[in-house]
Amino acid sequence: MHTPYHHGDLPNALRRAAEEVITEKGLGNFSLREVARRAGVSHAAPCHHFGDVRGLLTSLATEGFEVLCRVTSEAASRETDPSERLVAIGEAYVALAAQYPAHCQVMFRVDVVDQSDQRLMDAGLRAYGVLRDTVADLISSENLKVDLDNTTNLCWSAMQGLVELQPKLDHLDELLGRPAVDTRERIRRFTELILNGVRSHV
Amino acid sequence: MHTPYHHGDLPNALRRAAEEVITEKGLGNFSLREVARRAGVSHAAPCHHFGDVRGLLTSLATEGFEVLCRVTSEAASRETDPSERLVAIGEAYVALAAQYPAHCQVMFRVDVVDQSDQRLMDAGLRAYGVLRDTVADLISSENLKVDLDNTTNLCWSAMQGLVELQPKLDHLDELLGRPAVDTRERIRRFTELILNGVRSHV
DNA sequence: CTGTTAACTTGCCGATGTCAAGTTGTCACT
DNA sequence: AGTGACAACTTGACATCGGCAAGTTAACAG
Repeated sequence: MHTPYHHGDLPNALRRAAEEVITEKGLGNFSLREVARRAGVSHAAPCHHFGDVRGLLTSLATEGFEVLCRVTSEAASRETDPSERLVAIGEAYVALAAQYPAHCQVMFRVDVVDQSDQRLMDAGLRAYGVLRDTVADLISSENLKVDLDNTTNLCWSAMQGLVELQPKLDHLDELLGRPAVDTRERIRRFTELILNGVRSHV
Repeated sequence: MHTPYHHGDLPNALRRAAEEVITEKGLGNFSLREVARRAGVSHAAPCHHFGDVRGLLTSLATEGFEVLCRVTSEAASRETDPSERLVAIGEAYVALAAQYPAHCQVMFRVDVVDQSDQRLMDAGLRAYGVLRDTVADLISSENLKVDLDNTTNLCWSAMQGLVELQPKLDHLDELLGRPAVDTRERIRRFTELILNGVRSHV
């Protein structure tokens, strides 16, 4: 049995600590040394495993895409109707954003992540594939005349934009004196509009 | 005539320098001291005017929303048909993202900007209002049965998501062996899909 | 028991953000 | 014109940061 030094799996412990720090203090106040402190190791230990602060964050982003891939797959497999699957994927996506805020803050941040990392790219592609496959099913099952990639991209962009603008939208509702809208409800309404769009396409 | 110290308007010179640094080195490698260096002032001068690194970036973000408000208004005023106006606003938005990348990197970044800043909030609201007014015109002119705020939010989310995912989408096209798609073209296709959606809503 | 290698630690460097205290222009008022 | 007040900076200091280099310790193979 391996019991190397302090942890059984320091890389993972460092990811957990990083997640904690980002969730608490935000990505702007993120520091490698604080991560090391929380994991109970020296300040240079993270660099040994991840080489770089980018390396650690890239690893966290990769983990995020893997989780995204898993939860969207599971959500999709619970529904049989393709359009319901699309809604389920959207809901799973925003649920992930709520449950793993740290990961989501990192996953699409081109400037803090190593875009040339192979594992990150693979995980991202697999997650994209889940959405794309569902849209493909929807198109073929209803014999729609829309472009697969274009529609997939619109769905993804709308979800991504929603996740990012969420606090701003909530604040707007408040300012405009509108009743608060749940994010799940927002996703459902978005999907409804988009579905109408692709269905009426000629 | 005012000629205080070195510059006629140091706050603005600092914003320009900040824009330059962010565009060149990215927000991750942004540093107040480098901004001061480029503006030819001491390292603490920025803090005097903006109090904080957040203050400077918040000011930049506010400027970004003001420009966004201006260019979308102008773009909208050049078209008479509401649906064409919507497309024009989208195109103006992505054009802004291309022309002022530094501003756009900052405008929606909750973690680096002071969300409680009044001027920032005002500018953001005005920019949102341009889009909302256009959607309202569209709804009333075609007598559509969709919710104004919901539709506005979908448009904004899709645009916002597109701006953020743009590099990833381009990379995906490359990986999947698809021909490259211009971002203006993406916006046009998105708008088309969304328009179909709102028009066929019952 | 010894050698090798991976998993860390310790120490150091230049750079950064921010605070406190000085310094220097500028303008209002007499 | 002279004087005070005030704004616009500068200078200096401090804790902290990321990353590198060199040392130290643990585990395992032979």
